[in-house]
Amino acid sequence: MSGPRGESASQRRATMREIAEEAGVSLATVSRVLNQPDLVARATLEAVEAVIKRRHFVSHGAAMSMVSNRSMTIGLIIPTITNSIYASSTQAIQNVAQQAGYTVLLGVSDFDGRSEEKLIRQLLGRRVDGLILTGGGRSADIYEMLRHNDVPHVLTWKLTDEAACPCVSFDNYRAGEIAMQHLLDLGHRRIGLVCGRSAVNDRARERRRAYEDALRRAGIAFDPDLVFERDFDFIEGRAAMHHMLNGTEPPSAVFCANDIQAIGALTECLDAGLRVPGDISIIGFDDLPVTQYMRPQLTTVRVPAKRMGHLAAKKLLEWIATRQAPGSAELPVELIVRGTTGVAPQR
Amino acid sequence: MSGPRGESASQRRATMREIAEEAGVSLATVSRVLNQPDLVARATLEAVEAVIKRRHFVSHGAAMSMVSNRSMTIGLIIPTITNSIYASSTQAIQNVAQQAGYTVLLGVSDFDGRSEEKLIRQLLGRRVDGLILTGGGRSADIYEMLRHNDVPHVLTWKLTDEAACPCVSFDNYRAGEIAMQHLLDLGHRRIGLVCGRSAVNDRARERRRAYEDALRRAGIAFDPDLVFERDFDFIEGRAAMHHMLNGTEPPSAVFCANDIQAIGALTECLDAGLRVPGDISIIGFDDLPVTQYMRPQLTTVRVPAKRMGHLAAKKLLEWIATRQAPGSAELPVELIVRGTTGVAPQR
DNA sequence: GTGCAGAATGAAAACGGTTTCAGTTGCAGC
DNA sequence: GCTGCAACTGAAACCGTTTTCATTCTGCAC
Repeated sequence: MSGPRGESASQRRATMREIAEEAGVSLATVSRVLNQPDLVARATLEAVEAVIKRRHFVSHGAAMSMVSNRSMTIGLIIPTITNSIYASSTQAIQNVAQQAGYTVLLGVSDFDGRSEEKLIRQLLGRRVDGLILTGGGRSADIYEMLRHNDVPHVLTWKLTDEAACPCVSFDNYRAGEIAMQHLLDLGHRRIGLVCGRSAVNDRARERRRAYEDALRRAGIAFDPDLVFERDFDFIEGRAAMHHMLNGTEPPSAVFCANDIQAIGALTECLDAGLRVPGDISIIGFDDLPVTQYMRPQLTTVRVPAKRMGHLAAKKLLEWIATRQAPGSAELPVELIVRGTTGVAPQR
Repeated sequence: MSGPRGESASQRRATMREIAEEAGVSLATVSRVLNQPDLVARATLEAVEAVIKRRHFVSHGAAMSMVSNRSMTIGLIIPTITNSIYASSTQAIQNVAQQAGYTVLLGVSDFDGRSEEKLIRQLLGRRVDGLILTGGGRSADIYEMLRHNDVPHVLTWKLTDEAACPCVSFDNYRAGEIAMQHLLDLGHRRIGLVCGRSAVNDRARERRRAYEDALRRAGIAFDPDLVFERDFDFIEGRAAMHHMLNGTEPPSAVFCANDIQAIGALTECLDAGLRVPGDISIIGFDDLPVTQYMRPQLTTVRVPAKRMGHLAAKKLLEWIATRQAPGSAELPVELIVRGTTGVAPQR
């Protein structure tokens, strides 16, 4: 239908020059109609606009960004969209960007460093005006490349000095501490950990560190049999809990460093006939909406994903506008005590 | 630090011309090094590559796309990311695109037609090589604009003739029928409906139509008191169910046209002390992962979100490559019977 | 020594806009 | 009638690549 048949030229994608000719004006005038209509005489304006409308003209972003040296796009790289916690921050970023006339270029790294680097390179090639990255743990080369290319960039989900760039995040370590403190306060001494793979995910690493330090401070020996690094999956959390329950000395509480795994763990306990929190306590991390759908509802640490995305985008746009890197921001987390944590059972 | 201080020119974002000068070759040679290295003498190649590396040169996508007339980007417009069902299809689209060297430009319309139109215009301006749209129900103008601008586009989540473009979707009406048939087969005669707002969401509209038609065919009178059009929210599903349960004649089954609302409805029933499915049956729609976390697990209609995204992206790339619009594809849905539907109770 | 193929390279013309700078009007004021 | 100014418009340079076409250089066959 719309193939490259010999449709009359006036039917194909129009260029500004064509609009100009058709309206009997110069290129410059068309540009002014688009960008500074006040400078154009009423009659000319209307004539040109009519042609623009008739030809469904849309001006060429690439050409514009060549001359203006701004692409009006920002890049966003996240590890995955399907974990709804990243969806939250992404949506917030998207909103802010859209509001300001920026379009978001989305990259999904799938927790793979190589893939992320490739994406960053690709986005630099698209000449994004700025970049929002998720988490830390990348090589110095990357930051150097960003600096050399003079691309404003903001880190989310991680507070770090590894890059000399603004971070917008909560403190993963502190958040882990809060979760652990809650369990310790309830008298738990044998506590398991389920978290992401610390080798590829530095948020998981920090939360694990908080777990280990909390145990140490409480004078509790670290038991590797109670630690499970798994993918962010319901089924993985469930399997981890299964292992623990069938171990020689099951825990009385488990810290799951994300809600999905926590729900898997919770489900396993319930299906195994355990009372939660009577027999075993579980605390999650993120505060996904789904935590409230469960029975009992999941105790968790609320992460300010939306606020984080919002603020990160704001800071990025500020940097772009002022050409002055803004400072970092630490957002608070909040312990949300619901129904899956309780006093440690008497042995 | 990296502000506009008088850093030596060799420290700032490099252009190809600069690379050429610094390596003592011409612009054309640098371009060849990048794109057709076989045509360049070994020594030259290495010299140029060294400079490229040292200067962290990344070539300017906008300039490239100007001359090649392809941006290597595709646009994707979805109503929301936070509903994980759209996250699924988005992730699949993203994967396919990334694989093929395309970057995804993301637009979120928030179920708002105006906003969507603005986004489409914006994406056309960015000269996306193709566009993936969600659902139907937009004005003919938009399709005309797309045709005029000669931009390949694929529709997802909806089978329709409204646009003369390929659709990749399941049949929302048919899927609604399947859900209703399941309830009718179980002997339910008083059936409620909770769905999205049909005024702004034509998927919701079709599912509602399926509901009404199924009732009609079964000889059951339509009762507007049993129909609730609400936002896609746990709390909305819950509120709707609350209304129904406190109505004069509560239903024995409810068709929720999405899982989130279904889970809200389910929660309300359980909290009200009803047995599910003993006292009331609930069927959802989408088959989100979360449906399996619930107790009882949610009966639902499984939607092929991932496959849909994958196939839509494939078809779009095919269209872009061959300049020949591919055909539509209808994907099957599947009834997933779990624990929230059962035989209608004796009155 | 000459001719010639082939490899390597460079000069310059696009691509589609924005912007600067220089006209060209029309008209008020003298 | 002339000047000056404001309002409007146009010509041309420029942004950073790719690509075509021409040129230079080498080595080899005759």
